[in-house]
This record gives sequence, structure tokens and C-alpha cells, in this order.
Amino acid sequence: MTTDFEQRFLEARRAFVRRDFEKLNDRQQEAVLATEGPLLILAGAGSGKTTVLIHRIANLLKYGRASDSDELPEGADEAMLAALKEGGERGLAAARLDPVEPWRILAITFTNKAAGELKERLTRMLGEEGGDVWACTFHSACVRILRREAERLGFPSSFTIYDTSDVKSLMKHVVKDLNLDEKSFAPPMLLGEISRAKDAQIDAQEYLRRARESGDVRRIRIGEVYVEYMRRLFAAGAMDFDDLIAYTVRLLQQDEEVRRYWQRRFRYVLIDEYQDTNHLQYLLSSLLAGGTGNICVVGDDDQSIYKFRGATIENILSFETEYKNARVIRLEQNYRSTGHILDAANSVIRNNLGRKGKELWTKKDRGDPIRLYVADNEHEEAQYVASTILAAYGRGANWRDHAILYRMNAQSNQLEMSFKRNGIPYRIIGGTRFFDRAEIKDVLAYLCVIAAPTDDLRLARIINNPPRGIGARSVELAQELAQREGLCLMEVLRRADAFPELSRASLKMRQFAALMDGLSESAKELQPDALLDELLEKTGYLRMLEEKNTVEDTARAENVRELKTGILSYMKESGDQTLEGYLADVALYSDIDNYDRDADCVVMMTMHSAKGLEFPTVFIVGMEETVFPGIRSIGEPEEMEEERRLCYVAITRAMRELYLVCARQRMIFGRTTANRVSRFVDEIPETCLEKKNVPKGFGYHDRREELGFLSRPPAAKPPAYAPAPPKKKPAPSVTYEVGDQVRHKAFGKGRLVKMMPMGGDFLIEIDFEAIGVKKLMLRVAAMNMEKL
DNA sequence: CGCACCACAATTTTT
DNA sequence: TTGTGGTGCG
Repeated sequence: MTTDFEQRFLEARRAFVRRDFEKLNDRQQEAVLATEGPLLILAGAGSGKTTVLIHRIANLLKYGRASDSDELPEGADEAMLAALKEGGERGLAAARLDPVEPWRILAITFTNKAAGELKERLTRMLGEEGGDVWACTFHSACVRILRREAERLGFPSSFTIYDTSDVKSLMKHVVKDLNLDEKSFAPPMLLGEISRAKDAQIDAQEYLRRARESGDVRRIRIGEVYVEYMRRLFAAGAMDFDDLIAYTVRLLQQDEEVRRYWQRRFRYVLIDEYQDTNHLQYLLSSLLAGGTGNICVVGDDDQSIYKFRGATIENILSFETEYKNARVIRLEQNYRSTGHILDAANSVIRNNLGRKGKELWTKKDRGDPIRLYVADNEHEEAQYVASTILAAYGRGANWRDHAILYRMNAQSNQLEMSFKRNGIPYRIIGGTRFFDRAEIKDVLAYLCVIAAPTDDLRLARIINNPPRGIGARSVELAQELAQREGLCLMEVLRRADAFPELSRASLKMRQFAALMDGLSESAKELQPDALLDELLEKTGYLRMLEEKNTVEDTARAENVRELKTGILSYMKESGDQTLEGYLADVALYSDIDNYDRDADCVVMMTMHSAKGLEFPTVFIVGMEETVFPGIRSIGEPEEMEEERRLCYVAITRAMRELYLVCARQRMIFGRTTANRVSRFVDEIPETCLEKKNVPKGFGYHDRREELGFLSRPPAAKPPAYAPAPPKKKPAPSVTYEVGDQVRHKAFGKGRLVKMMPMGGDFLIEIDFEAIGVKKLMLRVAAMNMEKL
């Protein structure tokens, strides 16, 4: 029974803590103050989710469980209560209840970038203490745990991590060595199957056992591949991305001691983007939080767009059944977008069935209507976007305030060309990632082999790169010998003359082994960055790039130099000067981090990559059936819901202006097609839309298919409009020559200083008063400027 | 062994 | 249309 004093004390304490978080809205405060037990925060787009996460951690560090506990501190008396009411230092001392050591808080995000930002904001807000919070990704958390525990699994604590392409090439070898046909046992399919098995916690032996039981020959073969794949990873002391989590989960489940250690270690576990977790990650979270049961997950079921890579929305939908005493808090006030944009987002997502149900609202005005533009084709679509941005820039907007979102990376091409012609600075996010580039993989492979000469997979990658006369046949032979003798590949190379089979290549092999051994020696003396220089020099890798002297190779050499910058900044930031440390880190790194917010550029990316970002003006291009929603999702209700969530994500990136753009016809993969406007456009209320250049009757009016009314494919459906007649680009009606004074819509006044014929058009250079010389294509420039 | 040519396929992406 | 991977020839 609580006494009157207790009541007053608790009330005063809550008020005291709450004072620190006054700037937050009521829901947000609630989420910050509910520290104990399982908590699900359903955070709509733009609802200040990260802010809540940060403040929640701040609350834990400063006040412990004071805001959410009925427990009084030892020796609580009227004097303490008075101090609480008074505030100040003594009040703080009276309020805090078990403040948490920072390293007892585990905050998990999905990307390194998000983890980095979280860390940065924590340090900024809380000083050094904030930096000691474990803010990391699922994978890096597992690596940290496994570095300590790997030996229990028979792995060296210095295990290496194989990334997607390592794993792909390993799988190719396995398929080949098991004499399977690569067509019917395609490596990507096998890897997918293994990944799913790992997610379901079925290990290789178990998989094979079940396959044999079923008698399904194909499944037995796959089981054998799985076993062999795992055997080779283990032999190489390597784990793939799934293994990092699967092994950690297994250890926590099966090893009492390990489990007890880590469950004691973490008092509070927070998981961001919970809608993107898979089953294994769910298990990991609940195991780690299993000590105290203090698990807080933040997510938005409407923003779940990664089902294709194993995320299961179930984790969020069934949180309340998994955790019986769970509290649920909805954050629905949006601080990002105007009313029209939110109306559109709400109306679109409302068409989905499998959701918790949320409605975003804002105190902001309705703002500008959403603009719908129908272009003739993809060129005109790109030109419309470019002209609109030029006009905005002319009115004083920044380039960086504009983002263009598309469904597939392939769509960026036309936009890119159009931007080049118009002289608009742009940046493309995504596409081939830095660490996926061949030259970067090569150089990293060298570093891996220098650090761990037993790494056969990477050794095979570089053994004849640059070409040094050790052909594929010889490598294969050496690999067979290694397998037979139970040696690693490098050992065979070192002793190449002991194997007469290698006759012809043996000298080259010994030379190469000596080269690598020499570099391994240097690695003991040199810092990683200096080692990189030595490696590039001694292996002739840089020379190879320089000699070719093509545009691509110059870019490659540039990338290699960029890698050195990366190594230096790793050494500086982590304080770690070891090669091994860098390599371990780099395996988990991607280059989304390279998104430089300072550069003033228009940003182009897929809708997927845009998640978590916001821009004053957003263009969503390719708003057509078969493009968005993509052809593969049409007729598949589940897939369609995912596309719709993607649409919701895309719309809610916009703060003030949103443009939806589509083309009456478009060339995709070399074929011209005419598509109806996206059904998602139809789901937006007319009152939010301002239509431009939209022909009468142009629209998607047929939802029967999606609703499951069509069991048979419909008879050839007529396009909703006739294809536009091909128009020739208008030649500029005004003629220009060097020396002309012009006024450009975006760049202002300038003088034409150079004209060069190029592909039926002219590349012109204009010296603008405001920004100096700029290169443009005449035809497009002519549309945006006048002669003075 | 290295290079050139042809067939083929082709969302979305992080770790 | 573009890029990649496999095959065949010099």
C-alpha cells in the first residue's frame, strides 16, 4: 500500500524528470519516461523518432528508472521531497534511481550510418558518457560479442567476415567441386536457401537430415551444398553475414555462461527500425534483453519495405502477443510535411490491409498541392524535372533541397544526362557501392592475405591480378594439391617446387609467395596506410592501372587513393593502428556514409535508399503501372502492399513540395512501352492534386485486379490513351553565337564564350556573372534562357 | 594465357 | 539499353 508520502514523492519525482523533456510532445515524453519492461513505439514518418530515442537514453543515463518506478530511494524523507520540488543539484540527487552506466545500454540500428549518427548526437548531448553507449548495428554488435566468444565455437577470435561477393565466389567453387550444374543449382538461389534456413535456425546437418528424410533428391543436393559451404567457411575461419547473427544466437541459447554474462551486461536494449528485422534478429534482441526484460523497439509497420531481404513485419505486428505486458505508444504528430502531403500519404497507405493503423497529422498548413505531370516519354520527364529545379534555383532555392526518387536504379540514366546538359550539379546515391568495386575488392584482398595468409578465397582473387603468368589451370591444380595435403594455398605456393605437377608455374608461384611473405613482414613494421603504398608499388597493381590510361582506369586509381583516405580516417577515428582492426571494420562498412550533406547538389536515389531522409522538394518519377508498382507485384496482393508502403515512404520524404511525374511511353530494357498511370496516383484525393499536362481520361481506374476479382488474365487491355506521336526536338528558334549576352532562368546574366558542335547539338560555355563559366548543351539551355 | 566477341538477363539493399 | 559472364581463338 502506498502511503500519502510515497504518492507525493513519486509525483514530485516524475515532475522533476519530466522537466528535462518539456520540449517534447506528450506522446514523445511518455515514450521517453516509460523505461521499464517491453515497449513498442509505433513511430510514423517524421514523428521525431530519433529524438525520442536520444532523449530516452539521456533519461536512462541521468535518472535511471526514476520516471517509471514506484520504488523510493533509500532514506526518502520530507527533506528529500522538498529538494525535489526545489530542483537543482540536491533535487537531482533525490530524483535519480539507479542511473545506468552507458555501456549497459545497447542501441541497435540497421546501418552503420544510423549508428554513427546516433552516437554523434549522444556525444553532442551528453558528452563523453554518450560515446560509451553501445550504439551499433545488429552485425557489429554480434562481431563485438563474437570476438570475445568465438573460440567456444571453434573459430579463432580473429575470424574474418565474408561479404556478399566473397560468399558468391565461394559458392561457385562449392557447386563446381560437387559436380553440380550451375544452371539448376544457381549460386544465388543456393545462398538464398541457406540464408532462409539460417533464419529458421536450421543448421547444415539438420537441413541435410530433413532432406534425406523427405527423399527429395534436389533438396538432398542442396543440403550437401550447405554442409560443404559451412565446412569451407569454418576451415577458412570465416563467417558470412547471417552467421554473425546465427552463431551469436546459438551461443546465447545454448551456453548458459555466455547468456548469463551478456544478459547481465545489458540493462536496456533498444532496437530501431524494428519493422526491418528478420526472425533471427528478433531472437537476438529478445535474448539480449532477456535479463531485465527492458526491451524497447521502435518501428513503423507502414514503412516496412525490405521483405525481399528477409524482414518480417510479423515482428512488429505481434510484439504485443510476444510480450504480454507490453506498452504501446503511437507517435502520429508529424513535424516534417505539410497537410496536403500527409493527406496523400494517409490516403495511399489506408488501402493496405495488414497494418496496425496510424494516421499522421500536423499543425502545419495544407501547403502547396501535390503536382502531377504527365510527360510524353522519359526524356521529357527528365527535362521537366530539370527545368522545374532550374526555375526554383533561379528563385533562390538550393540544389540540395531537391531529391529525385525512382523505383529502379536504371531510371537514373535519363535524369543524369538531362542534368548534365542543364548544368545542374547532382549526386547519385546507391548503385555500385564503393566497396563493391573490383579495384577496391582487389586491394582489400591483398590486405586480407597479408594479414592472414591462410585466406585462400582472397588469395585466389589476387594470385594473377595483375597478370603474373599464373593461369587458372595452375591455380586450380594448386588448390587441389592444397586440399589433398591439408595445407593452405599459400603454403603450396611457397613450396611450389616440391610439387612436380606445377612444373611450369612453380617459379612464378614461389616468386609470388615470396612477394606476399615480404609484404607480411613489412606489415609488422608499417602502419596500414604505408603498407598500402608499399603493396600498390610492389605488386604492380597501381602501375597496371596507370599504364592502361583509360578514363575508367584513372577513376579506378582515384578509388584506390580514396581507400587510403579511408584507412587514414579509420586510424584517426578509432585510435586503432592495426591492419587487422581495419579489415574487421571494413567488412561491415558500406559507403552510404559518403553522402556528403555539405555539397550543394540535387540528390538522386531509389525510394528504398531514401528511407530516413527528408527534403524540402521531392520528385517521384516513373509513376506508372509496371514501373511503380513494379511489374512483378501486379497481381500479387502481398507484394502490392509492400509497393504501397514504398510509396508511403517516398511521399513522406517531402517537406514542402511534392511532384509526381510519369511518362505516356517509356523505353525500358530497350523496349518502348506505354503504361497506365500508377494506381497510387489514383489513391490520392483529387483535392490534394494539381494536374499539369494531364490528358482527359488519363488515369488508373481499374482496381479489380488488385482486389482479386480477376482470376484469369484480362483480354488485352487497351492503353488508356493513344501513344504520343514521336516529336522531333525543336531546334532553338533563336540562333546564338559566341559573344551573345544571355539571361538564364537559373544562372542569371552571362556571355556565351564558346560553341562546339556535338551530336547534332552544340556544347556551349557561358560565362555567368554570378557563378562563372558553365558548360551546357545549347538545345536544353535555349529553353531556359533568352538572348539579350 | 589473354583478349575479343556473343549471349543473356534484367527490382528494391544492408550487413 | 546496358552490363556481365562464358567460350573460343590467336
